[in-house]
Amino acid sequence: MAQTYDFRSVERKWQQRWEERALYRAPDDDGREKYYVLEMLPYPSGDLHVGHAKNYSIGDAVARMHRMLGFNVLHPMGWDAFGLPAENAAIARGIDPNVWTRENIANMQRQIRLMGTSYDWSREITTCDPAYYRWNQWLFLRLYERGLAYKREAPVNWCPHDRTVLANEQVIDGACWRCGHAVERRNLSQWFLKITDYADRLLDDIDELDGWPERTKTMQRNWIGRSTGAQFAFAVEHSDRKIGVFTTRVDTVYGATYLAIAPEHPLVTHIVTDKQRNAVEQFVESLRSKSELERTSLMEKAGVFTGAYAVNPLSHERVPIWVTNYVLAEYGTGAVMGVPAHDERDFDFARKHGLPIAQVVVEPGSDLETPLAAAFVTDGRLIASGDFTGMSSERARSAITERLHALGAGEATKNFRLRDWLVSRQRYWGTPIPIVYCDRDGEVAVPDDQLPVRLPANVPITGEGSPLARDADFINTTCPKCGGPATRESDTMDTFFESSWYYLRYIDPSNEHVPWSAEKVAQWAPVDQYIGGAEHAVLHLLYSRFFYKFFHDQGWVAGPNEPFTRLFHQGFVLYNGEKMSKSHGNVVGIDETAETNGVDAMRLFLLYVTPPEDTGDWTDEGISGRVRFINRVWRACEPFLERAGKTSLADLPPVETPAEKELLRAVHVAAKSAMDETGSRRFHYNATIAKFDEYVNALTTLEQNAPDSVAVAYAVHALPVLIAPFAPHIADELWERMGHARSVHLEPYLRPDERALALDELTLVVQVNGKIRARLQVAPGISEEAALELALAQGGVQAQMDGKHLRKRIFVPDKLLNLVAN
RNA sequence: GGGGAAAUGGCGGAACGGUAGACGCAGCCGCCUCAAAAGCGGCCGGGCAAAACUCGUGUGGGUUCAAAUCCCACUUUCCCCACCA
Repeated sequence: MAQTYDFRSVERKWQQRWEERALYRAPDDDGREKYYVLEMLPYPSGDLHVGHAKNYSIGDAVARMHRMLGFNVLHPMGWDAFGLPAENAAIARGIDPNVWTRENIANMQRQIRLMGTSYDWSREITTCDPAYYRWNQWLFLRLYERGLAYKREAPVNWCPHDRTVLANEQVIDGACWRCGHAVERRNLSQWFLKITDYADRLLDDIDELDGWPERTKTMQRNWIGRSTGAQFAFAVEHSDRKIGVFTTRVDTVYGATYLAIAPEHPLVTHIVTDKQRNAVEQFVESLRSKSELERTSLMEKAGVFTGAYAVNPLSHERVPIWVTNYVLAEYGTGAVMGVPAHDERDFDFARKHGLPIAQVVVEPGSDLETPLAAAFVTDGRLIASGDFTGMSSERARSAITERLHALGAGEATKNFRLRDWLVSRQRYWGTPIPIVYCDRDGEVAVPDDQLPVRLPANVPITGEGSPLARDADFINTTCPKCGGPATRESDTMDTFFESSWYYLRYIDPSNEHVPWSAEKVAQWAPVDQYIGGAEHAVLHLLYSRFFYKFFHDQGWVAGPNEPFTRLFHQGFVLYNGEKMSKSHGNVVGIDETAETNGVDAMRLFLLYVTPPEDTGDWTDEGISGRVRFINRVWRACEPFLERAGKTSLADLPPVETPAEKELLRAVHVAAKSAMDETGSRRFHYNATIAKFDEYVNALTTLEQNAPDSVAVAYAVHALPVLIAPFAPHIADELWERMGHARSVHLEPYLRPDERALALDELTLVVQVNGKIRARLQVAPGISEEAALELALAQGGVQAQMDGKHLRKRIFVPDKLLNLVAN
């Protein structure tokens, strides 16, 4: 009587054993080729559910495959431990954020171990450890020294609910990415990182990211948003002031009939006439409190005439200056020339306010002015444009730009949608920004030997104002330069700062002298395969690329200047078609699943239910299919273990019957699938696992008909090797019971053997005019002539060929014969 | 408004120019059992009692000896950006 498989005790046993033996340590100096596979580090929110488990199941399968293929695999794990939820727990329940975070980490670490994942825990990092955030501060100071970290007052995104500012990337549809509240605009003095200095390189280098999903690259391109054009100035009439404008359509400059400036434009108060002052001030005031969302997508175009006029530097025409709600202060120069004939927005605005519409570009070939029902926005031929009349738009753009340059009025330039990264946060649970303010010396960097600036404990967190600003012991300090009294910066860093470089710290996690040693990084970086959610396309993934390019410029990393060679976005997991959420009480947790189904079955199901990049639906019926599979594997192997262990996997066993050959073929088809899905980086292990189903079905069948066959023993022996990356516990248990002393995870993966994949007999499809009329069972390598002879003997083929003349034959060896006849 | 991805049985999906629907889930029939569960065997796109035949991969065209697969247009869904001049 076969024993039933007790997944609970087996899974527990192997998790302990692997850890005792440090089976997944990645040694630094090693002759093998390196492979760095990384899953995005989790925020320790409390409990893991099967959605997290999907991410780790993919990464772990990839890591285990590569280990068995002979690579030295670096597969680390850590904790993105600073952030607002810890602080909100403190506000709501009076728990110390540090205690809350540490408890969550302990629990989630237990759960990740419970999954039997192959992480090298000796490299674990926790970003809220002073030993980690010290290097955050150190890196901030290096950015500061090079002018890439700076403080300035600017209109910023303010979330009234989370009571902090947000980076542009963290505002989604005008709302806070974390809590969903509408974001307000405030003028505040804040720390920024000058990511815009890297805008060109961040954009251009996307072309070389062959291993990244197209949509992610497109999102980054859109987000960076480079536009090339010209910047030039209109002189303000009766004044020595000038208003700069940026345009991508300088060919339409003769069609400018007004100037539109942003309400925050610094010249507004200077140029407005006394008569218009009241109206303009009211208009500006009405917009000041509006959120970005209200000011842009939701509002109609509006504006007020300033009373002032500007002079077009080329046509010398006099045009009115309007303050409008549709020009952004933060982009370009904060002012645009209004060309209603050739810009949809300007057309709208001109219609509404009765401004003239002057067409200066016409359809090429027609050369006739057409009455405009809408803006004519495509390129064409210039009319009424002085010396430039008759030129194509394209030629005019360079000619006009040259003229503006010659006149000293302007030049070719480019603008980016990307803004500098706002990294200050008015919150407690983050890395303190290592700057002090001194009455005598101003802004002073904390010297390296005084790092880390420690985050004080026991700070009251009420949700009102910046907690650190109220902590006198923390705030009051002495100036590192003059020794006089000084105050510390009370803001902390955006948590995306620490996650922009953590992948390098895993390489050298306990270095106390530098964030990482250049030699070790040269050995391991960049990350070969990165796995994580698509929601970070313009957040973490953009910031990390910026940091890595900076590190590269400093000579701290060598080789490619991109941190992640290949990127894979896993899909979500739904439960019965619905999004899992705590409030709906429909979260499928890892603990319950491990207890009721086992983690091997859970991992197999997560990989099997859909291709990994797609959204998968967790159902109780679905997981039971994989539980059945695990049990089938056990029952198919258990009675044959002793014999199986004595067979050799180094070569194919001698077999005779078609059923035996079929089983060997099923073994090697599965091996080939696992190899192909790994090598192609498609990771469609759903297809591989389906091949395991066929493998075990074929094995079970042969066991019933010919239990003594050497093919049975061979197939049983090979099974744990092949499923090890996907169901690691049962694999090692079977392997051990076969008499092997060493873990199956140290074995080489079984390479598919062409001889086993070859068929003795195959189906050759016979088509007449592209329609299937017969299927022939033939030996491989059958000649075209022999196939034709057999085909013409088929009744179905004869019926179709009757009375027709064979005009052409298409023969695909071992696949099909198509007879074209009429 | 601009851009990206996708559409295959009751469901998830397989097939990456050459046998559509592998594999699994659900369902139906049978075996085993006193019975149930588990397990095992069979059926499972539509039309037909069945075979033959025929229709069939969102819709319409095209390329090809041959299209789920390549191209064009449309429809729908999802995602991203969105007054960026």
